Amino acid sequence: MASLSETHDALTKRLTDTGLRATPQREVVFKVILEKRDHPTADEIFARVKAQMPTISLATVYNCLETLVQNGLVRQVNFDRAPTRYCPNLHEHAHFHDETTGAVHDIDVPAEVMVKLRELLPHGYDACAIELSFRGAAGVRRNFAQN
Amino acid sequence: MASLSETHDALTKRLTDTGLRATPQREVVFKVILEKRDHPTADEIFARVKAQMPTISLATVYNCLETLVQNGLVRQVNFDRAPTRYCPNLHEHAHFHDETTGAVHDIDVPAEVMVKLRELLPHGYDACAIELSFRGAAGVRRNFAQN
DNA sequence: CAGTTTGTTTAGAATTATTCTAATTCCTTC
DNA sequence: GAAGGAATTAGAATAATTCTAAACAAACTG
Repeated sequence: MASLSETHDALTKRLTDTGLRATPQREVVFKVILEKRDHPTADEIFARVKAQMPTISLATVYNCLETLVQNGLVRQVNFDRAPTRYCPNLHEHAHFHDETTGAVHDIDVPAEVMVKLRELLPHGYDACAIELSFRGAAGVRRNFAQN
Repeated sequence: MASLSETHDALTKRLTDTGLRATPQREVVFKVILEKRDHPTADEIFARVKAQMPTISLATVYNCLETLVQNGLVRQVNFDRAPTRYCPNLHEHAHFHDETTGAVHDIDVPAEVMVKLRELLPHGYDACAIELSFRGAAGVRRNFAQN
């Protein structure tokens, strides 16, 4: 996995390329999302960021998240009407929402499956985004590491 | 397609089976969703229902929608943070959200594709629901009937 | 049937995630 | 170091939805 300083550079580059600034607020919001990849909500991100930067405001967190999303540095994930969650995994993937624990897990989707899905669309339909999500229970307890 | 009176009977049966009542409000909300299958929001349903039953309240529309959903008579569809939409198509299917017109189209998903999707889940993950949605533009204008 | 219970509707208040507003602060560049 | 644009901030505003408590309606019960 890319180191934090690498991703930090990526942030700076991606932002300055679009004429935006790599502010401390944007950096810390990004860092927090990379650090604990548990698909936090804006509120949770706010709480974590506040620990390092007590003066930041919730509005700023929302602003930062918006710029990060617009610049393709994090991804937004929505489940039903629940608060939006944020995900640093930029590879094509689906999400599994564990209803019993509330946890969200990334699910790998092979490119060929994505192609298959795209083929479901009638002629003339052009999808710029495909969202696939599962809801259920990750019931079985295993002995080896969990994600 | 099932006639309206058939589906009306289905509504009555499904509700009374769970000890609920087939009230005029529930009936008209259900009818409105079946009549124009354009994935309306609660607000839109409220407006349409009001034309036939001017005294109904928005809260009741929400209540009715909740019971209809809980009893498997209509399906809820969410796109990002947009208002929830309601869909009378109970077959397994995906949705295409046309960003230019705001329209929502049903997309057929063959059973074998659903099986493939379910196979993406690691052992121990049990999905009770799979949501697949496309976002984009249905750009090509065609001469024949559109859905 | 009269009375009670249970389920349903209703209007309006409350909630909650998010966005907006307007003022202030911060960089960057002349 | 002043000007101008970008970003942050606190708090107000918004919008979809849910909650609350009262009124209503239908269904049981004796």
